[in-house]
Amino acid sequence: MIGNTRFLIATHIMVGLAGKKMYMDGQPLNSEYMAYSVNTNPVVIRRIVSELKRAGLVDAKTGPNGGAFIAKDPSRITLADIYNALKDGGDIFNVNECKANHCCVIGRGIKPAFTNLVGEAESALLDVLAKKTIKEFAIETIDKTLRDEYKDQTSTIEELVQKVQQDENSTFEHLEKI
Amino acid sequence: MIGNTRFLIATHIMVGLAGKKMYMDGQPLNSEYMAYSVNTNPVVIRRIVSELKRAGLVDAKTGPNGGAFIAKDPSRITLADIYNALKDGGDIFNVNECKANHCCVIGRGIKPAFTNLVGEAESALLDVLAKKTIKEFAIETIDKTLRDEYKDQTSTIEELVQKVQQDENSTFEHLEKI
DNA sequence: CCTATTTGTAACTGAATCTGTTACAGTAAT
DNA sequence: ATTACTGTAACAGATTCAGTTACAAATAGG
Repeated sequence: MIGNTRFLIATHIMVGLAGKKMYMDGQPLNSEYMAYSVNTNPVVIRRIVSELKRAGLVDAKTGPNGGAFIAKDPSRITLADIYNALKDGGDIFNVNECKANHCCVIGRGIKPAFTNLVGEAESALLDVLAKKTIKEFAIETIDKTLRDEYKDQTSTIEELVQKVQQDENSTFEHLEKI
Repeated sequence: MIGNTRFLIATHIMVGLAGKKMYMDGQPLNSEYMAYSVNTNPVVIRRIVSELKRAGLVDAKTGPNGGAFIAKDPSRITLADIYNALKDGGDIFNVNECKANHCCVIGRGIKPAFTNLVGEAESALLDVLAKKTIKEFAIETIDKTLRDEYKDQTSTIEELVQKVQQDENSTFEHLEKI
């Protein structure tokens, strides 16, 4: 992993779908809309959605008003689930391509020792990710941003979401929906 | 990071230099020799050594019998030091190239929230790496391998290193040194 | 049943990254 | 002086990544 932006995009998608369920109508979001938000091509979104789907985190409908929607309660999905859903999720450090020379003691010993270390490191990483649900993360992303922008700590988040939808509507006109 | 094998190679190099100091004469190892053990090109080694040097972990001498040697006590260098010494050490997940659309609430909120998360994840990772010194890691790599290979739990490690050097000598002949 | 909309996936492209390599100036030991 | 190294620039090939086009399959709604 790393270097690529797939985990970031997958998380972005999941925040969108979780937010849609938590604060709005829970209807599907199509790939064109999500691509607009992520600022990329719809196919990039569909590729990642397809992996999230395989992991059972989202579901999707074809046809008019189709799109992706979250398949579980947002409080029951953690960022570790998202990380693991991605094909290249494993292996923080590349130990697979270790081709150390077995004619040398260190060459023989380095791969098992390093593999062990990478295992510890990865499990520490997953512990962090597993502690954060996509519900919490969506709140950090959406709720916090809206309250900061509107300097409003008292309205319900549903009210603020409605407000921002109106404000943003013009920018989404070409998509003919919010 | 990730995808590349630089951290693995840097660790391999450091195990070699630590082992040379801990179990042998502490004399410099040249890049040709290390390249043989890592099974790559000497320039690849020199590039990484140069980064380790900048971080103060190793030092190097030019000229005959030159090469790199460890600059501190192996018990005072952790794997986190090695990780941080590498230019591309930071950023487990790519959040720099986040180009989410600011016309959308999530697009505005995702980057700070994700940056925060990456910070937590990275610090958990560094905690794991900081707990392991290169001395411990060299023992796991060299000591363990030799005792397994010779099924010998009683000799000193220096004795086993001498033994394996004799056994390996033939394979290093073309390098004219072990 | 027909049409419009949307997913899912294959195939291709250009850009970027990674690794290996050659080359050579600079430095130090003998 | 000569020989043996480092340090670094420059380049090439392989691989990966992101974006794009294209199209079959599925489905909603008239």
